[in-house]
Amino acid sequence: MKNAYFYTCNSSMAHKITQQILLTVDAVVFGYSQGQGVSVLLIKRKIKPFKDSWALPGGFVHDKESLEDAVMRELQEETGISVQYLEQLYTFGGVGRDPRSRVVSVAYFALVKSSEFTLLAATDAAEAEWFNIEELPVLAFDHGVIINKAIERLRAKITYEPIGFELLDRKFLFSDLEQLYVKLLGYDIDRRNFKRKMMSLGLVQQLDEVVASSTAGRPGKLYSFDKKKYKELKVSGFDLLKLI
Amino acid sequence: MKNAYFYTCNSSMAHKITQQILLTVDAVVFGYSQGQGVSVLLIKRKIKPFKDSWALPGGFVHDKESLEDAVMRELQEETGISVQYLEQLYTFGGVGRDPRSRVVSVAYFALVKSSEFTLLAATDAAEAEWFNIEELPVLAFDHGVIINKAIERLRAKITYEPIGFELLDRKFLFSDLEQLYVKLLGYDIDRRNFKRKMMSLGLVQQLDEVVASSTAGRPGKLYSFDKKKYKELKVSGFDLLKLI
DNA sequence: CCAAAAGTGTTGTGCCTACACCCATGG
DNA sequence: CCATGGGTGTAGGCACAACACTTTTGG
Repeated sequence: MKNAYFYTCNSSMAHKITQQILLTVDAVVFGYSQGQGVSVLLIKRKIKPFKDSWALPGGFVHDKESLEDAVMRELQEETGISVQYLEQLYTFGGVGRDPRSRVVSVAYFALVKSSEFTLLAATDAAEAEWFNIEELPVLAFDHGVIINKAIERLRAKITYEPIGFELLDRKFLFSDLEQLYVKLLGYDIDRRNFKRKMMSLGLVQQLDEVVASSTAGRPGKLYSFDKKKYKELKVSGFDLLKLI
Repeated sequence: MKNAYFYTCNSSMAHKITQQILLTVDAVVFGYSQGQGVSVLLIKRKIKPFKDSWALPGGFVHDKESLEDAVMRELQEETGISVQYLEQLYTFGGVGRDPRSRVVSVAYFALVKSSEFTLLAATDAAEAEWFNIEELPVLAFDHGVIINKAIERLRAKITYEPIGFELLDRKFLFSDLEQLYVKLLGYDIDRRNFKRKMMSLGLVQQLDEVVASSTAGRPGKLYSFDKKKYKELKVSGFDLLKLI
């Protein structure tokens, strides 16, 4: 039982705090590649309960570390990955989440660049693997619920904030960006309208390079995301209007 | 020190969990009245630290109670209020939040009807008080930060979800709704455009009643929020377009 | 009859949607 | 020369913004 670190009172009589709740963090890391589509990074559990099930990377928060630090540490330890984008998603505190004890988990939402994606996919680490969001395995604990919430957030967010760029390489083809949106939204979008709207935001700049045409067809120009411009626009408050 | 409820391992060697983190919930409760504008419910702390400072209602989560239950229990105990609307806001987990120990707090965002607002304001309970969001006192812990985040959420949410109704009486004048928006947004809006847009959503119905004109001027018709219609629309997915 | 608040319509502009053909390369 | 994917412009509809006068009541 936990020590009484201090006393509290709602009534007039003070009483000890003897809370038996453990705190963890979990990360839903999204990655993207042309071939595998939008994917989530999962690890295979090596201990009970749910031994050998797939689960979100995460773990217990240390006493003197912030929640963000805990997420990044666990991601590093369990998957070796470093994320581009990290934000808090939701805190899951249901009583029966963990069969062993009361565990409350602060879930985070993370995005990694395509290069990180392929990097991990190349190694044959059996411990961490990418799963397409349409073909998820059965998950440990309530991690399925957490992922669903994260996917919902991703789908919503991509229509009003330019986070698509966090999932692509630094340089990308416009068709890549379009494909990412199509896969996330689940319906086709008009190529010309999409490009016009995206360019009108002023966040995407066309480079002078042309991709070496690997496949058939006309080689595409390369584009990059103008992060500096994005920060300028964010402070002056920018309307994304209706992005899709 | 907390018992080791179970073992964990990231590395191959299992080790005990000896986490010393306490978990609390805090509630940012918004209320509204014509006279006092948009306000937050605060309580005066009776114990150290921050004795006699104003703080958010909240407290420690019990071992076998969900986070939502904890919030509602604490609100009932500390303020006697019952909320119309409750959603999770954010989890604050900075290391130095509480001078005594590591305390992580899950903050909630709540709205109460105008009637509850006036009810509490009428009693002379010195423990809980409404404060206009423009005139907040110095707050205990990081509660100022929490309130700022909640205000941000409220301002954003009111433009894309019909939560304004949760703050008004069951029957209200259109001018009340308009005033609420004006006070929250901080700028004037066109009365005619506002009414047209709001009515076009089909969520507000005009009643056959007219308010007894207490002040000078033409008496207004009463309106009410059609909650049934709202639920219908929510499932079929409704565009709010640009509400303001 | 005057002050105060409620109620109501129209017009212009600009964004969004829908839509189809040519271009550059590899094989 | 053909298959494949990249690149581009325009016309119509509709939602949004801008705008001011009339009506009803109390004093």
